Formats: sequence, C-alpha cells, structure tokens
Amino acid sequence: MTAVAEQTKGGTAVRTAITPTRDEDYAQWYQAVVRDADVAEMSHVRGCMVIKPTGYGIWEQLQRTLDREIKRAGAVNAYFPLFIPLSYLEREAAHVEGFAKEMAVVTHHRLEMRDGKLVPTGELAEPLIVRPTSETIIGESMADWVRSWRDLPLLLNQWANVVRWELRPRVLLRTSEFLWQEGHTAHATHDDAMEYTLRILHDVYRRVVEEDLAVPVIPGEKTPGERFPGAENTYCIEAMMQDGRALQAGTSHYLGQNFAKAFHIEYQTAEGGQENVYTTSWGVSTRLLGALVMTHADDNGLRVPPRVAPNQVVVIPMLRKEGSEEVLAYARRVADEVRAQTFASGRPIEVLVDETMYEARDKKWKWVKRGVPLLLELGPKDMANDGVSYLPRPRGPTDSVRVGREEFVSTVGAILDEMQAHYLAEARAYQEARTRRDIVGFDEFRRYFEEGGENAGAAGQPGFVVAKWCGDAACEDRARDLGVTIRCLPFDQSGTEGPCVICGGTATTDAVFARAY
RNA sequence: CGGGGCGUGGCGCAGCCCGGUAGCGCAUCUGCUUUGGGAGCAGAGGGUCGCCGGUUCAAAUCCGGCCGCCCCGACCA
Repeated sequence: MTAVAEQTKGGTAVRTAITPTRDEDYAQWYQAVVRDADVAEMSHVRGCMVIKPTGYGIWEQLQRTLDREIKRAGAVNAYFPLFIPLSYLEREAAHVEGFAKEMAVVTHHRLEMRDGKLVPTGELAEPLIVRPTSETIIGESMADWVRSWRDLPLLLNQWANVVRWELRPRVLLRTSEFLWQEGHTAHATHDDAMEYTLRILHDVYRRVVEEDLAVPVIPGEKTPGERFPGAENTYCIEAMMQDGRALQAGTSHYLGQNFAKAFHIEYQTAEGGQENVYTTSWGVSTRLLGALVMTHADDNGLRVPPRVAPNQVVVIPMLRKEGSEEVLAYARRVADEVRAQTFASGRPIEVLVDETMYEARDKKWKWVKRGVPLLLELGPKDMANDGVSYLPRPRGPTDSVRVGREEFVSTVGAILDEMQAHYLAEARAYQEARTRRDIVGFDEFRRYFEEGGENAGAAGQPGFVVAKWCGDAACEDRARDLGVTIRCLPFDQSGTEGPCVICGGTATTDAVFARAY
C-alpha cells in the first residue's frame, strides 16, 4: 500500500479530511475528493460536469505544457466547427460503426411558443451531429488544403469540447461533454505518418503525463478489438489508479489511408502522380484530471504535483485581533521573496496569500484538500524568529517544518523539484508493486482477478498482469468475461516465447491485462 | 437498454409501515470566549418533503402515473 498515506500519528487514529477513505469505498472516495477539493462536480445537465476553479487551474497548467510540446512537435493550432453534417460521418464505415451509438444530433434550428411551451421547429434538411471527434470535418478541410507534396506534412491541432452521449457518466472520467485537444495530421508516406503518431505518444503525451502530472504510464499498442474506429493502429499510454484499475491516459492513432480515401485527401507527387495522404489523430482530455485524483489523492484530499499546481505555495497568515497588520505584512513579504524564486528549471513560483476572513485552521484544511504543494503558515512566532513553518503536502497534515526565512526562500525551488520527483517515484513504485509478471495459467489468472492476488491492496483489488497473449481474439474475449481487458501490448517486449496465459498456446507477445475505467 | 436501490434545506440522513401540517448532524450567519493544527457556548436563517393526479376534514406518509439519480452489466477519452 505504498500510495496509502499514514492515517495514524503516534499510534492514535486521526480524522481524515475525506470520507469515506480509499479503503472504505474507493468509488465514493473519488467522488468526495473531486467535490471537496473543488475540482469538478456533475451539473444538473445529464452527464455533463462543471469544472471548478481548482480543476480548471490544473487543466490550464496541463494545456500550457501540452500546447508548447505539441508546437515543438511541429503542429499548429486551428479551430473547426462544432457541428458536423451527418453525411460526413457516414463516409468512413468503421468510424460510423464506432460512434453512431453515442451521438448528439441537431435536427432543428428554431423554437416556437405553442400552448405556453417552446417546441423545436424549422427542421434541418440534413441533421448535424455535435462533434464526438473531428476526423471527418477536418478531413473535409484537408482535402481542400492539400494539393501538392510540398503541402505535406500538414500538422494541425485543435483545443475543443466534444460530446459523446455516454450511458454511464463518471465525473472527469466519462462525461457526455469533455474538453480535450485533438491533433490531426496528413503525411505523404506511411513511414512519416507512423513516425509522427509515435512521436506524439512518446515525446508529448508520455513526457507531459509523467514529468508534469507525475503519473507513470505504460506505452503500447491497442489490440485490434480495442482500436479507435477507423484506425489502422491505435497506440496509448495506460496508467494504474490506486485501486489497481487501468486508465487510458492518452491515445495516438495511425489512420493509414482510411480517412484520406473517404474524404479524397489527395496530393500530386513530385513525379506528377495523384496519391492519397496518410493521416494520424491523437488526443488527451480532461480525463487526465481524473487520473491525477486517482493516482495522487489521499484520504486528506487532492495532492497536486508542483508542475501542474495553479499555485505552488499558499500562505496562511495566522491572524489575531492584535498584531495582525504585522503578521500580514510579514506574510506578504515572504510571498514576494518566494515569487522571486524559480523551480522546474526556471519557472517562477506562483504564490497565493490567503487573506480571506475564515479562521486559519479552516483555511489550512481547505488548501490541504486542494492539494497545494507547500502550505506556509506564518504567525507571530515565525515573525519573531525570522522563520517560516511550512507543510509539504506529501507529509501528514500536522507534520509542518520550521526553518529560517532565508533558508526557506533559497531552497523552496529545490523542495518543489524534489516533491515533483517524489510523486512520480511513489506512483511508479505502487504500479510496479501491483504488477504481476509471473502468472502462467488461466486458472491462476482467473483467481488473481476474481479474488485479488497477494499484491492486491487492502480492498483486495488486483492490479496489472503482464503475460503472454497468443493474439487470438477469442482469448481476449475470455478475459473480457472476467471484466479484464488487454490494456496494451507494451512497446517494452521481453522477446521471449511462452504459453498464452489464456489458452496455453504458443505466444511471443507480452500483453498488459487489467480491469479498466 | 437489462438487474438492484433511492429521490426530504448546500452535503449526509431520520420520519413514511401505524396519515395531523418537518427534524437531526455537518455547513452557513450573528455575538461572546478562543486560536500554530479542522474550537466552545448562546442565538439565527434556510425546505410548498422529485413532478402530476387521486383518496381524505387533513398526505413527506396511502393509491396511480411520470421524471430524475445512484450502483452492477453492455458501449466508451
């Protein structure tokens, strides 16, 4: 239980800020953290969420880093319509098959008052769908934009909302509307498109998710059964949540010429011939906020890695009736000194002084729950000693540290960097501890997932199983009957041969099996 | 869409079987005392009990219909 924080101090149980705890009820705990940390909440609109300031602030940090890395990979931002003509969707057969069942459809363009009620009128000649993803409408534009081999590669990215009519919403993980970025590129050759597909996965998604969110992932390829509708190959990064279940944290698809043919995206080669382009698409969404909660939050609430925290430091002045002016002045001064420092190789440290009129103890717990990396409590004692008291979020909520002011200011950047590394290492160790690589037969496989293995957590939940798979879809289905799916065929392959963990047949491919969100 | 459960102040719940016109904890507000680790006391505000209809002198409570939500499945970033 590496990632489970100590709940006792000096042998006596202490109250946790979040109820129920992870061990008591993981699903309820998740919802409570999301709510109490001010990350998000389900709205009154079915299946849709409100992303609250703390959650949105983290999303903005992610956006900033992702946007920078995407641009470094050569893509540029653009924006395409929310509405997509139904006929566009129909053009790629597999794509329709995959998305048709979860579509929001616009059929009218006007409302009229009848018997005191507004009713839709003005039926559209052709219904519009609200984009679930934009391959089709961007493909339509690409067909216009691409003429010559000199136009390639065409590397586009869009920040947008998308709608998928989910039957079973779960805040941040699966909602009817969510925010994401979707990249869409067109290339002259298979090799170039494939290389770019993998470049995004490794250099952008894997890096940002691990280095900024501090969520360790397993990159790999999806099985044919788990592919994106219309893709030739789907690649992904898979993360492990604290209940041992997997969460797909990002995907990158090699679409071959499927969309190019459906949308007539053609170009003239240097030799004068006409060729279809090869396209890719890739995306990460606000689901990453859910991954952050499920990876790093503890029984006292959210824990935010410094690089994605809206504020790395929050200062709480210990205000009383007398002497408050001096304390406040001291707090502001220390805040300014910290702001002049940097972390993460040159990023300025963002500091918020919480001067609201709530009592200090209430403010402290509010920020603990929101997961602020460093909580600075400054009162008369600190002022008298020219020192500070700080609470690093990974520590227990009562284990604050006292040091001199100058020392703190000169080391705060290093403390944040160390915390960032700590979060990743901790989550990686947890993932490793709950990954079994020694399960051989189906009986053992089934027992592990049905009863939980020896490495299962307190709730008896299993984690990942890395084992051989023969490649047969029937074996995949047999695992699925246990609620287990192949999350990916990791790029990191052992290269050995052995029996398929499901059927016992000869197999050379390593697969990651898990229950998933 | 199948199988279970539930809708009562912001949140969590009791009351419903045995109809009589709404209560508890947390949160909120005010005052006083507190204050370095989610304080104590006193007082206050806030709900047409999911919606519609029926029975009745009287419905949160009984009856009928509808809507919504949650959990477990199938589908999924």
